[in-house]
Amino acid sequence: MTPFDMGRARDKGATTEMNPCGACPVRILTVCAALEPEELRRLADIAQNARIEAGQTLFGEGDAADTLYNVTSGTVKLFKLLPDGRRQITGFLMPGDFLGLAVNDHYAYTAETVTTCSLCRFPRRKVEALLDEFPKMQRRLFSMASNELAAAQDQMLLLGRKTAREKICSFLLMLSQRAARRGHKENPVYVPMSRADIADYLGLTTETVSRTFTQLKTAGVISLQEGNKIQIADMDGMYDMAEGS
Amino acid sequence: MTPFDMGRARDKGATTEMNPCGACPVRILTVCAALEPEELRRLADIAQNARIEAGQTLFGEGDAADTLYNVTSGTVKLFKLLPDGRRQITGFLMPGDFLGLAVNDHYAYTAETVTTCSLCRFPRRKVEALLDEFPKMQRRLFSMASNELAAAQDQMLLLGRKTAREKICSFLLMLSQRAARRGHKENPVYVPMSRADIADYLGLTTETVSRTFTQLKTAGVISLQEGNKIQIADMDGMYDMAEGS
DNA sequence: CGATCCGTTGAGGTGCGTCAACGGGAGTGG
DNA sequence: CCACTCCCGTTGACGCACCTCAACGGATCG
Repeated sequence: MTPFDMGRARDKGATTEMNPCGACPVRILTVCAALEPEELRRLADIAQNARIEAGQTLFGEGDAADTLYNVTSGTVKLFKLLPDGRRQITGFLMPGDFLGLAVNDHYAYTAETVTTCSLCRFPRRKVEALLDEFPKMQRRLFSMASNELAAAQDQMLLLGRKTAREKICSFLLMLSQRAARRGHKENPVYVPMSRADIADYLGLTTETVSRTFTQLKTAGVISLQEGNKIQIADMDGMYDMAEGS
Repeated sequence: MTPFDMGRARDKGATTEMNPCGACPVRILTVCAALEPEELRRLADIAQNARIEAGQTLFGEGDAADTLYNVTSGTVKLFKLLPDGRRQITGFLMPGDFLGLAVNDHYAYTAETVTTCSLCRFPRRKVEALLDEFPKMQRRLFSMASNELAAAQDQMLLLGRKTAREKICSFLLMLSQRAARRGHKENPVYVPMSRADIADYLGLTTETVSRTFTQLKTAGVISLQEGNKIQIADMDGMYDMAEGS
């Protein structure tokens, strides 16, 4: 029995059985936003829900891309590897984000859970059939891909041209903004990922990440709280620091 | 009279006036591929052709995004700036590529011509209207955006984790592959952009780019030919070098 | 024929990587 | 309950890949 079968079984017993997507807390954030009840029902028909432990691989780079995912809780990381093991994390996904876009029917990156996650799983073929039926959904998906492309370009600027300090500040601000968009408070920022993950996301080493946090802490710009939370003392100053001005 | 008016006027005198897009040499590469003659005609109706000199700005970061472009000849660069002038080129666009994707109706980057270019220009509103009518076109656009996203992730791996030498080799191979896809020969590679542009694309300085080219030349891996062409001596070796193995 | 831009090369500096050590927390097993 | 191990984060010492600053030659252009 796979985790997905388990999710399926649990859904059937839930009160939201007839339309689980209608009760989805992150629906407004994602591709499922602005769908009609009828469309939502059709989507729910092909969705399977799963709960995945931290540190599990959803799929690997090069795998046949037959499934799309929607994150409903927890954090997922996407990364690519070089032959000698160097790793670049290309994104952290949070509730409302989707993953599974493919080139030539194969995933271009590996996806692993950072924390325990809840995910909606959609067979690619069935989603594509739905897209043909519901152009609104297609538009929404395209718009989300455009946003991701813009985020990717921001990340290129960060990786290619920012200093370690600017990278760390940009990273914290991104987490803060995304938390706010999901309806959480923007400060303090919850940072669920390890130093190693942060390093591989920002093109640094764990040592440099650690040292930079210490610097910022010493300078009074941030303070670490329990539960992997980071308090940003001066938001405006932080924005300046993220761009070197 | 804008460059675009000029392009419009010239089209009217051309033999392809009734369906210029039908005769487009790069159609097969771009969003216009696989459209029916009728759809192509509708697209041609809203297209304007323009010839732009090298070094011109098409639009700036933050401008209202009311136009989409398709490159039919020449090379365009996209970049973002930090307040102090540091620059990151996020992509080079060549015949068949499109640009103009926006977030919140504003361009997220500046677009400048690297060489003299021919461009097709489409008013965004009219394109969106067409997309609603022709789902095939919408699908095609989405698929192209997905490919760009995958390319962006490759570039993140390059910027975050590769050495200068690996970056240069990866860059040359990318140019080679894209030339091949457009039906040109893959070797030698035509490199139309300046050292400064290459540096800002790879997250390096012009000096490091220059020095690395010299190293590769001395090692016999590449040789510079006239007309901004670079001959790759050993393609397979080049692929290894691009990934550090 | 001066001015400007571009590419190259050299000398020297530095931000971040590498290597190493250490402490604390979590899990494990006796 | 206490060792023991493992993993993670932190800190220090040191090195190096790349940046900075500078000079110079060739090409282009008014």
